[in-house]
Amino acid sequence: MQDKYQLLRQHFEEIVTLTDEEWKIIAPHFEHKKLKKHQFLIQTGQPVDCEFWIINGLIKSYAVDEKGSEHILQFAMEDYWVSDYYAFQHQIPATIFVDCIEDSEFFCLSLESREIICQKIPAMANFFRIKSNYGFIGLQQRILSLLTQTAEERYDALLFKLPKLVQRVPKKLIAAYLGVSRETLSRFKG
Amino acid sequence: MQDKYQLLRQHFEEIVTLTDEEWKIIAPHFEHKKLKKHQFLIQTGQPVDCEFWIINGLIKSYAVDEKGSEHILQFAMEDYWVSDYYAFQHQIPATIFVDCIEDSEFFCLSLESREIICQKIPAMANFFRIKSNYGFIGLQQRILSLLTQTAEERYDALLFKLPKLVQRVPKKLIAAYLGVSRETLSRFKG
DNA sequence: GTTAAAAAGTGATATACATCACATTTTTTT
DNA sequence: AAAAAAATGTGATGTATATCACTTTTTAAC
Repeated sequence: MQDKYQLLRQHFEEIVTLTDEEWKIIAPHFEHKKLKKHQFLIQTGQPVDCEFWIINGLIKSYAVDEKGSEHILQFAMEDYWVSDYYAFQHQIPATIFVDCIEDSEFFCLSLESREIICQKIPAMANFFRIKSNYGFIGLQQRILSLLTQTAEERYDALLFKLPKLVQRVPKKLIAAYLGVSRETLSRFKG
Repeated sequence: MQDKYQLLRQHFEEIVTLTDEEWKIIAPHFEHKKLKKHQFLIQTGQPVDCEFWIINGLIKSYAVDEKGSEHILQFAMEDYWVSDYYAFQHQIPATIFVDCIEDSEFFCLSLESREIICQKIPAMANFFRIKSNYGFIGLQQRILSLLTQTAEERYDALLFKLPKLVQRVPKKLIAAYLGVSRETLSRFKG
């Protein structure tokens, strides 16, 4: 178990440096948890107590429309952060679902804990700032791909960027991420 | 002119508190500039020296595809931040354009300056962290709208959220932001 | 104030993609 | 290993939206 916390520290130290003193303050704010395939981290209408850092497994966040169709906001795998950030930040009930595509292990961090850590340890404010920046940039790229590319071009780009993910999950989930029907996606390529 | 810097300080102090000492360190990193309608802040292929905080006016960031069509990533008005963040963060040539829809006034901040400020003044690391978080959340909402809504629903939502913006800019730019042709957008509503 | 340019509206037609229905294959459960 | 469930493939058909071509209206430039 201690090794899992080691992984978390390493994740921070890829971007900032932490003293052992600082780590002693940080670590207790993180709670280690496991869930099995199909279990939920977040359900709509429920409070969003945490954001999550994935140790292993595969998780998806998604909205469900009136017709019951899923629209995937994010696939979160090893080393990714995930939550319903809108609800988490505003401390309101969730509007999206987050659940496990595979058995998964992760750390939980509450909003209160995050803010305490950022106030006490400037390096951590910088860590979250830089991470958030990269997240922002990633989402801008995705918006551009939705605006400028056809569904098939987006599929090709994803195949190129994350070939293993495309193998790892049912194609209907890939379709729900790309914004195309599973039938149409099934007709792409040779 | 000094009042413009006052506006900037107020913008920071909406989120964090700063001492006069700290402000003396921060302010000199910001350069005040003005540009007229149609002038560029960023052009593809050019280095991206700065991110920009808009004092007044109206600016757009956009990609141009092979066919020459514009796809708008962001409208930036008073109190907004804008740049080619992908290029800015990685310090590579711009892949999008940023130009003025109206005469505009803004402050410029280099990547180096931003990092210095964040290292020296923890409150500023927190400011940029929190801002970046909100930006991230906004982009997630936009991705969901692109995945779940029809073009007309997106138009209605924008009319509801930013009615003044829809009045203020040519509809073809609204279309380029929503991911719909100007002809189709022109056929919406009664 | 006149001229030029840009924006906006609209019909006709084309197309990317969705939806429906059902067969086939693969994976999971017991 | 058998049965059930989920995923995938594919034809037929429908639809939202794009594109093209042109006119009218509004805004900007001289």
